[in-house]
Amino acid sequence: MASRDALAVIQGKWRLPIIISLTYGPKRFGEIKNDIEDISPKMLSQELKELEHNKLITRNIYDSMPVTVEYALTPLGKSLKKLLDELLDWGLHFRKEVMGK
Amino acid sequence: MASRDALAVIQGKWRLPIIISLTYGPKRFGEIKNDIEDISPKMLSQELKELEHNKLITRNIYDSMPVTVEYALTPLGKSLKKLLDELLDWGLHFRKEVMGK
DNA sequence: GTTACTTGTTACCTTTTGGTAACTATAATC
DNA sequence: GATTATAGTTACCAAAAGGTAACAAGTAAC
Repeated sequence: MASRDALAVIQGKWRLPIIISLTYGPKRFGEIKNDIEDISPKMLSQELKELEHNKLITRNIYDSMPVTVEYALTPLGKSLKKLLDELLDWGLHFRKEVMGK
Repeated sequence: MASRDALAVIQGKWRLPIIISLTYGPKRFGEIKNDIEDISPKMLSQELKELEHNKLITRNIYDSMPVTVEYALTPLGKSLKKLLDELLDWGLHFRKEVMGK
């Protein structure tokens, strides 16, 4: 079932926050880390690797001093937008119905 | 973030299969179990409880012999359809791009 | 009274996921 | 030579998720 594949790609505690953070444009490791409070460098590194492996993001190293690394969404990553919108939409609906807003 | 709430509701190994199974109409415990190969009664029972708790499904006991229990999607459960379609859509796209069809 | 059918439950274990804290490498700056 | 800034890594632990196998309750049919 393809929907399970899709779910597998975005599930986990940090993947949505990372992807959403990158929808506003490319960001460096430290910027993502500041953007998402509470994420540890270990988890960020690990999840970025996995997202790169699934071709949702790219990783670019710049030879500045000190070295900076920039992460950006690929077209495939950007193609998640509709799904994320739908997820947000239904999430709001769910909150209203079940959690009482 | 509401999208994370939405994700939390449908994530896990068995929830999508259960919900999808019920989109074709109400089903009994044993029917769902037959529908989804490999699910153990423990997991099915546990996930059905959770889905009921989140008001995605209802549980109805019939006093037939032996007792039968019917599960059905609520309107809230049915409202997941667009999201599930989007998930399937993107899943197919992902498969084509990353897994080589 | 044993078997069968339905809907589960229980105890126990393994695997996966996530968290914490300390550490590494490189190079510029003080 | 200590400090700062970048981007991570490593070892160890805790919690959550999932799996397995056996059992239970109620009643009808044999």
